[in-house]
Amino acid sequence: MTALQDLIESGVRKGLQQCYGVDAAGQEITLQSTRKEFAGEYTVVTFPLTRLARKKPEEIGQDLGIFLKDELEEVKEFNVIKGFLNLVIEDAYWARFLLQEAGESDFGRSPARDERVVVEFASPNTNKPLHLGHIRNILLGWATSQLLDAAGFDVKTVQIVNDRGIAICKSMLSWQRFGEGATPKSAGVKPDHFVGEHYVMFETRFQEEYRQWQQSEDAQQVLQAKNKKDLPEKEFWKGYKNTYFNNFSDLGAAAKEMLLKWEQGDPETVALWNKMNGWVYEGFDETYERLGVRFDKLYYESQTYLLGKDMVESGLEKGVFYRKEDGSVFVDLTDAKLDEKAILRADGTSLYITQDLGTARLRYDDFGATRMVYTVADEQNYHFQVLFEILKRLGEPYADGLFHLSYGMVDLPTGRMKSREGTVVDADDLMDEVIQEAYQSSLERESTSDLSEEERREIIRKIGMAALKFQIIKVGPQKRMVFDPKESVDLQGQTGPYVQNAFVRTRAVWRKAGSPDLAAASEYTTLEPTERELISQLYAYPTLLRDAAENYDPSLVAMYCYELAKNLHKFWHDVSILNAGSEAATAFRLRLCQSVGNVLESGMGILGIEMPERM
RNA sequence: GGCUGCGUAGCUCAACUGGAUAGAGCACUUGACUACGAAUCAAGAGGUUUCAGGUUCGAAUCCUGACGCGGUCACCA
Repeated sequence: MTALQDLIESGVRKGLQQCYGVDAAGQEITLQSTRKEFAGEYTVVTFPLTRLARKKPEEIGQDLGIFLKDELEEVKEFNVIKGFLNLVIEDAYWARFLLQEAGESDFGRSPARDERVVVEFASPNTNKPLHLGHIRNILLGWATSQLLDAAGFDVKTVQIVNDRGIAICKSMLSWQRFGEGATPKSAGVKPDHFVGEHYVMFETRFQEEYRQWQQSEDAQQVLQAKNKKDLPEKEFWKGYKNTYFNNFSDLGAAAKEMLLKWEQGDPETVALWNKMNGWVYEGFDETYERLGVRFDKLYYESQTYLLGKDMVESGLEKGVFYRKEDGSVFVDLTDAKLDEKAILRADGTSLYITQDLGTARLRYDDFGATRMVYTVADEQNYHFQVLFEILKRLGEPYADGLFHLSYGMVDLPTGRMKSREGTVVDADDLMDEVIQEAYQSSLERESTSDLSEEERREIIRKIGMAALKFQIIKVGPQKRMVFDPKESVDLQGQTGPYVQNAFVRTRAVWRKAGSPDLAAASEYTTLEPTERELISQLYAYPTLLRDAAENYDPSLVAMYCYELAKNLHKFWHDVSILNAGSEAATAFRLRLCQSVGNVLESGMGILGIEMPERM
């Protein structure tokens, strides 16, 4: 709620008292911003007031309009259309706001509030390079962390790396058997891709082995005995793959043995594991840097997968959990419309959820955070409901600050990405492509031809990355989205470069202006419609940020930046700045450009998008 | 099947959480560079908000049902 909205709302209450003698204390005042096609910046909806005032909506609008214009010096004029009272704010109010508050360097950001929040995102497996799905996760998580930072929280970014398990063992085994001592360097391949290639290699070799085995007598016996539904042979084998892996395959046995050795701490295996994970991290770091994200702390599952057992104990003591006869531990969440859930296996070993209980506590111990955000795709909605419910019942001090930043998966036009069908869009490739596209597009322009090759490359990088990031982040998190890698990304219209272009214009006019005298700005008294629009939009920035942070929704910031850029472009088209006709107008409009530019840079910065000075 | 999310222009997405004639971009048609940057602006066309009921001054939004598409229902992660 802004100061203006506060003023209007209490004005309306007072007006209802004065005009009709009714006490509107319990009445909600519906206040919204005025639609473009009508004059005004704020609109009071009078329909809900009819019961209270016992008048027609139009009459209430008239009465309140007259009252507010008289009562509030900020209200310049009003008009009534049906049940809508549109209020026009005084030019002087907007002008003062622009020249004073909007110019502050941290405009829009909330003061620090001494509360710490941990934001988790990325959290990949270490057997394959990052892909399009990770990109959405990373951009969303990062933007949300920046948004919370802008809202005044002390934010720590973390991820938990899944560095153990059968998957990485497959890559290790493949390298050991078929790698011939090659390294990423000797092969000239980005290290995480190198490891990913071995993961694929394992699958290929395994499939070969599986096909050959299918011809054997053993296999034919299995087919006879197990194919009860009389499936076609091909279909049967498809479904039998895991059983084969576990019971017959040499490669499968070797991979499982490797996992066992790793768990036993076999030095040779651990060394290999370290080497290959090291390659992966080297590659990941490069990708994170290109994406412009950083982590304050990395957790590794190899170090946390045994955590949580002490919490199981205390849960048992508190009566939150119960032990079954076979020794397994369960929690009964049926009264919270969830199920009974296993917390500990009968043999005493941990589960995924056990580990998550432990790492939640670990993060609390590490950071003292009272809030934790988990950026994880919506396929795990149920898991997080369960996790949060348990933490609540255990009485953990941060239990009320837990939030699952759930987001929809990224689909291709052909449907879901499937690694088996080779449709996975690689993160590094994708970034290369959009930057290449930005490069092509820049060839058609002369605007940066006087710059050095290096400077131009840097600008093109910013443009390409802006296009990619904006396209993904402008979609609301919970929404499943379709991404077409063939069309890659647009550079025109509702895009990152469109917003960058607006910013560049605000800078260009300042470069051209030299060092103007801005004192005259305060003498500018009558605003153009396009100026009112821009200023009232700037005015809404702080509440927009708070609102977006409260909802953990960076897409609201993206849409806001787009709208602001759009109005800047219109302003640019409608009025002249340097040839405005008066010193006052020129100075005022320069200040306006400056503030709009700053807000665009601030908002896009929250989204992890950099602004070029020229483009 | 149980639970859960979604269904808006040809396509990708909005709609201030129940408010005005459902808005943007892409693609398509047309106009604007001798003007501070045309990655821009302006205009046109494009809709029974999946369908059927209900709630009320007022519904894309809330309720019920149907249809369609996901996700999830392990002592996996």
